[in-house]
Amino acid sequence: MKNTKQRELILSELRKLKTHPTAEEFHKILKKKDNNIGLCTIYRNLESFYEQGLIGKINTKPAKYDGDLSSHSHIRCISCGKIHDIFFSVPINKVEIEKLGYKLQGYKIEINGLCSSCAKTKKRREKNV
Amino acid sequence: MKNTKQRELILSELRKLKTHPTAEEFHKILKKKDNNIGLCTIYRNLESFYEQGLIGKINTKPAKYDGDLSSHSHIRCISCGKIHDIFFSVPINKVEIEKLGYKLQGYKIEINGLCSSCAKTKKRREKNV
DNA sequence: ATGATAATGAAAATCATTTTCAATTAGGAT
DNA sequence: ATCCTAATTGAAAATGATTTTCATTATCAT
Repeated sequence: MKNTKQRELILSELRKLKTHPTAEEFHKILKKKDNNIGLCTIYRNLESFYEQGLIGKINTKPAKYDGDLSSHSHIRCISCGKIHDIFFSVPINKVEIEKLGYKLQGYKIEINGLCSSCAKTKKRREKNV
Repeated sequence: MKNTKQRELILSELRKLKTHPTAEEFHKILKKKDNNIGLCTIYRNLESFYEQGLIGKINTKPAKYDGDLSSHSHIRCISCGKIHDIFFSVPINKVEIEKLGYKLQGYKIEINGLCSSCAKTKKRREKNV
Protein backbone atom coordinates (compact mmCIF):
# COMPACT_ATOMS: atom_id res chain seq x y z
CA MET A 1 0.00 0.00 0.00
CA LYS A 2 1.28 3.39 -0.99
CA ASN A 3 1.16 6.51 1.11
CA THR A 4 -0.51 9.05 -1.08
CA LYS A 5 -1.31 12.58 -0.04
CA GLN A 6 -5.02 11.87 -0.57
CA ARG A 7 -4.92 8.92 1.79
CA GLU A 8 -3.15 10.91 4.47
CA LEU A 9 -5.49 13.83 4.04
CA ILE A 10 -8.59 11.63 4.33
CA LEU A 11 -7.47 9.92 7.51
CA SER A 12 -6.09 12.98 9.25
CA GLU A 13 -9.06 15.19 8.41
CA LEU A 14 -11.60 12.59 9.45
CA ARG A 15 -9.85 12.25 12.77
CA LYS A 16 -10.13 15.98 13.34
CA LEU A 17 -13.90 15.96 12.98
CA LYS A 18 -16.28 15.46 15.84
CA THR A 19 -19.09 14.87 13.35
CA HIS A 20 -19.89 11.80 11.28
CA PRO A 21 -19.94 12.84 7.64
CA THR A 22 -21.16 10.86 4.67
CA ALA A 23 -18.67 10.31 1.88
CA GLU A 24 -20.24 13.15 -0.06
CA GLU A 25 -20.26 15.57 2.86
CA PHE A 26 -16.66 14.67 3.55
CA HIS A 27 -15.81 15.23 -0.09
CA LYS A 28 -17.04 18.82 0.19
CA ILE A 29 -14.93 19.34 3.28
CA LEU A 30 -11.80 17.89 1.70
CA LYS A 31 -12.14 19.90 -1.49
CA LYS A 32 -11.18 22.93 0.53
CA LYS A 33 -7.79 21.35 1.13
CA ASP A 34 -7.37 19.56 -2.20
CA ASN A 35 -9.74 20.85 -4.81
CA ASN A 36 -9.01 17.98 -7.13
CA ILE A 37 -9.74 15.04 -4.88
CA GLY A 38 -12.30 12.65 -6.30
CA LEU A 39 -15.35 11.31 -4.54
CA CYS A 40 -14.48 7.74 -5.45
CA THR A 41 -11.04 8.11 -3.90
CA ILE A 42 -12.78 9.08 -0.72
CA TYR A 43 -15.12 6.11 -0.89
CA ARG A 44 -12.24 3.81 -1.65
CA ASN A 45 -10.06 4.96 1.17
CA LEU A 46 -12.77 5.30 3.78
CA GLU A 47 -13.81 1.72 3.06
CA SER A 48 -10.24 0.55 3.22
CA PHE A 49 -9.57 2.35 6.51
CA TYR A 50 -12.75 0.88 7.86
CA GLU A 51 -11.72 -2.62 6.85
CA GLN A 52 -8.36 -2.12 8.52
CA GLY A 53 -10.17 -1.06 11.67
CA LEU A 54 -8.73 2.46 11.54
CA ILE A 55 -12.06 4.26 11.49
CA GLY A 56 -15.69 3.56 12.32
CA LYS A 57 -18.64 3.30 10.00
CA ILE A 58 -22.27 3.87 10.78
CA ASN A 59 -24.78 1.81 8.86
CA THR A 60 -27.01 4.55 7.61
CA LYS A 61 -27.83 5.19 4.00
CA PRO A 62 -25.71 6.93 2.90
CA ALA A 63 -23.13 5.53 5.31
CA LYS A 64 -21.47 7.84 7.82
CA TYR A 65 -17.88 7.57 8.89
CA ASP A 66 -16.38 8.18 12.30
CA GLY A 67 -12.78 9.09 12.96
CA ASP A 68 -13.13 8.40 16.65
CA LEU A 69 -12.35 4.81 17.53
CA SER A 70 -12.77 5.16 21.26
CA SER A 71 -15.39 2.79 22.53
CA HIS A 72 -18.71 4.52 22.15
CA SER A 73 -22.07 4.09 20.50
CA HIS A 74 -24.36 6.30 18.50
CA ILE A 75 -27.86 7.45 18.97
CA ARG A 76 -29.65 8.36 15.81
CA CYS A 77 -32.72 10.54 15.53
CA ILE A 78 -35.44 8.62 13.73
CA SER A 79 -36.76 11.87 12.36
CA CYS A 80 -33.84 13.99 11.17
CA GLY A 81 -31.12 11.33 11.07
CA LYS A 82 -28.77 13.34 13.27
CA ILE A 83 -26.22 11.28 15.19
CA HIS A 84 -24.87 11.85 18.67
CA ASP A 85 -22.11 9.99 20.38
CA ILE A 86 -23.11 8.17 23.50
CA PHE A 87 -20.73 6.63 25.96
CA PHE A 88 -21.57 3.54 27.90
CA SER A 89 -20.30 0.04 28.02
CA VAL A 90 -22.21 -3.11 27.32
CA PRO A 91 -21.12 -6.50 28.56
CA ILE A 92 -21.15 -8.78 25.55
CA ASN A 93 -21.49 -12.41 26.48
CA LYS A 94 -18.61 -14.10 24.73
CA VAL A 95 -19.62 -17.53 25.94
CA GLU A 96 -22.90 -17.37 24.08
CA ILE A 97 -21.03 -16.38 20.93
CA GLU A 98 -18.48 -19.13 21.22
CA LYS A 99 -21.24 -21.67 21.80
CA LEU A 100 -22.44 -20.86 18.30
CA GLY A 101 -18.95 -21.46 16.98
CA TYR A 102 -18.17 -17.83 16.22
CA LYS A 103 -15.02 -15.91 16.95
CA LEU A 104 -16.03 -12.44 18.12
CA GLN A 105 -14.66 -9.68 15.97
CA GLY A 106 -16.57 -6.65 17.20
CA TYR A 107 -19.98 -5.23 17.75
CA LYS A 108 -21.96 -2.07 17.29
CA ILE A 109 -24.97 -0.81 19.11
CA GLU A 110 -27.29 1.35 17.17
CA ILE A 111 -29.76 3.25 19.25
CA ASN A 112 -32.72 5.01 17.76
CA GLY A 113 -34.60 7.82 19.38
CA LEU A 114 -36.29 11.12 18.79
CA CYS A 115 -34.15 14.18 19.36
CA SER A 116 -35.50 17.12 21.29
CA SER A 117 -35.80 19.48 18.36
CA CYS A 118 -37.73 16.93 16.30
CA ALA A 119 -39.91 16.11 19.28
CA LYS A 120 -41.21 19.66 19.09
CA THR A 121 -41.72 19.92 15.35
CA LYS A 122 -43.18 16.54 14.51
CA LYS A 123 -41.69 15.66 11.19
CA ARG A 124 -42.22 12.44 9.32
CA ARG A 125 -39.97 9.57 10.08
CA GLU A 126 -36.81 9.19 8.05
CA LYS A 127 -36.10 6.04 6.13
CA ASN A 128 -33.40 3.47 6.69
CA VAL A 129 -33.39 3.53 10.42
CA MET B 1 -54.98 0.14 4.60
CA LYS B 2 -56.34 -2.72 2.58
CA ASN B 3 -55.90 -6.36 3.35
CA THR B 4 -54.57 -7.81 0.16
CA LYS B 5 -53.65 -11.44 -0.24
CA GLN B 6 -50.08 -10.41 -1.04
CA ARG B 7 -49.77 -8.50 2.20
CA GLU B 8 -51.12 -11.39 4.23
CA LEU B 9 -48.89 -13.86 2.43
CA ILE B 10 -45.78 -11.78 3.03
CA LEU B 11 -46.34 -11.37 6.74
CA SER B 12 -47.47 -14.92 7.43
CA GLU B 13 -44.71 -16.54 5.42
CA LEU B 14 -41.98 -14.36 6.93
CA ARG B 15 -43.18 -15.32 10.38
CA LYS B 16 -42.88 -19.00 9.51
CA LEU B 17 -39.21 -18.67 8.60
CA LYS B 18 -36.39 -19.13 11.04
CA THR B 19 -34.01 -17.55 8.53
CA HIS B 20 -33.50 -13.90 7.63
CA PRO B 21 -34.06 -13.55 3.91
CA THR B 22 -33.27 -10.58 1.73
CA ALA B 23 -36.17 -9.17 -0.28
CA GLU B 24 -34.96 -11.04 -3.32
CA GLU B 25 -34.52 -14.35 -1.54
CA PHE B 26 -37.93 -13.94 -0.02
CA HIS B 27 -39.38 -13.21 -3.43
CA LYS B 28 -38.18 -16.58 -4.67
CA ILE B 29 -39.76 -18.28 -1.69
CA LEU B 30 -43.08 -16.51 -2.14
CA LYS B 31 -43.29 -17.22 -5.84
CA LYS B 32 -43.94 -20.84 -4.95
CA LYS B 33 -47.17 -19.73 -3.30
CA ASP B 34 -48.10 -16.88 -5.65
CA ASN B 35 -46.18 -17.04 -8.87
CA ASN B 36 -47.23 -13.55 -9.87
CA ILE B 37 -46.13 -11.59 -6.84
CA GLY B 38 -43.79 -8.75 -7.69
CA LEU B 39 -40.48 -7.97 -6.04
CA CYS B 40 -41.45 -4.35 -5.45
CA THR B 41 -44.61 -5.43 -3.64
CA ILE B 42 -42.39 -7.39 -1.32
CA TYR B 43 -40.07 -4.44 -0.77
CA ARG B 44 -43.02 -2.16 -0.21
CA ASN B 45 -44.72 -4.35 2.31
CA LEU B 46 -41.64 -5.47 4.18
CA GLU B 47 -40.71 -1.81 4.66
CA SER B 48 -44.21 -0.97 5.75
CA PHE B 49 -44.34 -3.86 8.24
CA TYR B 50 -40.98 -2.81 9.53
CA GLU B 51 -42.11 0.76 10.01
CA GLN B 52 -45.16 -0.46 11.89
CA GLY B 53 -42.89 -2.50 14.11
CA LEU B 54 -44.36 -5.81 12.96
CA ILE B 55 -41.10 -7.31 11.75
CA GLY B 56 -37.37 -6.78 12.22
CA LYS B 57 -34.83 -5.57 9.73
CA ILE B 58 -31.11 -6.23 9.70
CA ASN B 59 -28.88 -3.52 8.33
CA THR B 60 -26.95 -5.52 5.82
CA LYS B 61 -26.74 -4.72 2.16
CA PRO B 62 -29.01 -6.05 0.82
CA ALA B 63 -31.17 -5.74 3.92
CA LYS B 64 -32.44 -8.88 5.65
CA TYR B 65 -35.81 -9.19 7.28
CA ASP B 66 -36.74 -11.06 10.42
CA GLY B 67 -40.22 -12.31 11.24
CA ASP B 68 -39.25 -12.98 14.83
CA LEU B 69 -39.83 -9.98 17.05
CA SER B 70 -38.80 -11.62 20.31
CA SER B 71 -35.95 -9.75 21.90
CA HIS B 72 -32.76 -11.10 20.41
CA SER B 73 -29.70 -9.99 18.54
CA HIS B 74 -27.83 -11.22 15.54
CA ILE B 75 -24.32 -12.33 14.98
CA ARG B 76 -23.10 -11.98 11.46
CA CYS B 77 -20.19 -13.78 9.90
CA ILE B 78 -17.75 -11.24 8.49
CA SER B 79 -16.75 -13.71 5.82
CA CYS B 80 -19.89 -15.35 4.44
CA GLY B 81 -22.53 -12.95 5.78
CA LYS B 82 -24.54 -15.71 7.44
CA ILE B 83 -26.66 -14.57 10.37
CA HIS B 84 -27.44 -16.43 13.57
CA ASP B 85 -29.83 -15.42 16.28
CA ILE B 86 -28.29 -14.83 19.64
CA PHE B 87 -30.20 -14.36 22.83
CA PHE B 88 -28.96 -12.18 25.60
CA SER B 89 -30.10 -8.99 27.19
CA VAL B 90 -28.23 -5.75 27.32
CA PRO B 91 -28.98 -3.07 29.86
CA ILE B 92 -29.37 0.15 27.93
CA ASN B 93 -28.73 3.21 30.03
CA LYS B 94 -31.80 5.35 29.52
CA VAL B 95 -30.48 8.14 31.70
CA GLU B 96 -27.57 8.76 29.38
CA ILE B 97 -29.96 8.93 26.45
CA GLU B 98 -32.32 11.32 28.16
CA LYS B 99 -29.42 13.55 29.15
CA LEU B 100 -28.84 14.11 25.44
CA GLY B 101 -32.49 15.06 25.03
CA TYR B 102 -33.50 11.94 23.15
CA LYS B 103 -36.57 9.80 23.65
CA LEU B 104 -35.51 6.17 23.27
CA GLN B 105 -37.31 4.35 20.54
CA GLY B 106 -35.36 1.13 20.21
CA TYR B 107 -31.95 -0.31 19.67
CA LYS B 108 -30.18 -3.05 17.80
CA ILE B 109 -26.95 -4.78 18.55
CA GLU B 110 -25.02 -6.04 15.61
CA ILE B 111 -22.28 -8.46 16.45
CA ASN B 112 -19.67 -9.45 13.95
CA GLY B 113 -17.62 -12.58 14.09
CA LEU B 114 -16.13 -15.38 12.07
CA CYS B 115 -18.22 -18.53 11.83
CA SER B 116 -16.64 -21.92 12.30
CA SER B 117 -16.91 -23.03 8.69
CA CYS B 118 -15.29 -19.83 7.42
CA ALA B 119 -12.61 -20.07 10.09
CA LYS B 120 -11.47 -23.27 8.39
CA THR B 121 -11.62 -22.13 4.78
CA LYS B 122 -10.20 -18.63 4.98
CA LYS B 123 -12.21 -16.65 2.52
CA ARG B 124 -11.94 -12.96 1.88
CA ARG B 125 -13.96 -10.66 4.00
CA GLU B 126 -17.40 -9.69 2.83
CA LYS B 127 -18.32 -6.08 2.35
CA ASN B 128 -20.80 -3.93 4.24
CA VAL B 129 -20.22 -5.38 7.64
C1' DA C 1 16.82 8.48 -11.99
C1' DT C 2 14.35 4.18 -13.43
C1' DG C 3 10.99 0.89 -13.49
C1' DA C 4 7.40 -1.72 -11.43
C1' DT C 5 3.38 -1.33 -9.18
C1' DA C 6 -0.33 0.80 -6.88
C1' DA C 7 -3.44 4.76 -6.49
C1' DT C 8 -5.93 8.39 -8.64
C1' DG C 9 -9.96 10.80 -11.03
C1' DA C 10 -13.54 10.61 -14.43
C1' DA C 11 -16.93 8.19 -16.34
C1' DA C 12 -19.58 4.27 -16.77
C1' DA C 13 -21.55 0.40 -14.48
C1' DT C 14 -23.78 -1.91 -10.86
C1' DC C 15 -26.81 -3.04 -7.23
C1' DA C 16 -30.50 -2.41 -4.14
C1' DT C 17 -34.33 0.07 -3.57
C1' DT C 18 -37.97 3.39 -4.80
C1' DT C 19 -41.05 5.72 -7.85
C1' DT C 20 -44.26 6.09 -11.56
C1' DC C 21 -48.22 4.70 -13.71
C1' DA C 22 -51.90 2.15 -15.77
C1' DA C 23 -54.58 -1.76 -14.46
C1' DT C 24 -56.65 -4.32 -10.80
C1' DT C 25 -58.67 -5.19 -6.37
C1' DA C 26 -60.71 -4.54 -1.72
C1' DG C 27 -64.23 -3.12 0.93
C1' DG C 28 -67.71 0.19 2.22
C1' DA C 29 -71.97 2.39 0.49
C1' DT C 30 -75.97 1.57 -2.09
C1' DA D 1 -74.91 -8.46 -5.05
C1' DT D 2 -73.36 -4.32 -7.57
C1' DC D 3 -71.19 0.02 -7.78
C1' DC D 4 -67.74 3.35 -6.53
C1' DT D 5 -63.65 5.07 -4.84
C1' DA D 6 -59.37 4.84 -3.12
C1' DA D 7 -55.57 1.89 -2.22
C1' DT D 8 -52.57 -1.69 -3.98
C1' DT D 9 -50.46 -4.19 -7.40
C1' DG D 10 -46.78 -5.47 -11.03
C1' DA D 11 -43.79 -3.88 -14.64
C1' DA D 12 -40.72 -0.81 -16.03
C1' DA D 13 -38.11 3.12 -15.45
C1' DA D 14 -35.74 6.01 -12.26
C1' DT D 15 -32.93 6.88 -8.47
C1' DG D 16 -29.13 7.06 -5.23
C1' DA D 17 -25.20 5.22 -3.28
C1' DT D 18 -21.39 2.82 -4.13
C1' DT D 19 -18.10 0.25 -7.04
C1' DT D 20 -15.61 -0.80 -11.15
C1' DT D 21 -13.00 0.20 -15.21
C1' DC D 22 -9.35 2.26 -17.33
C1' DA D 23 -6.01 5.50 -18.86
C1' DT D 24 -2.99 8.55 -16.44
C1' DT D 25 -0.14 9.80 -12.60
C1' DA D 26 2.41 9.22 -8.33
C1' DT D 27 5.08 6.42 -5.01
C1' DC D 28 8.92 3.87 -3.56
C1' DA D 29 12.43 0.28 -3.62
C1' DT D 30 16.33 -0.41 -6.30
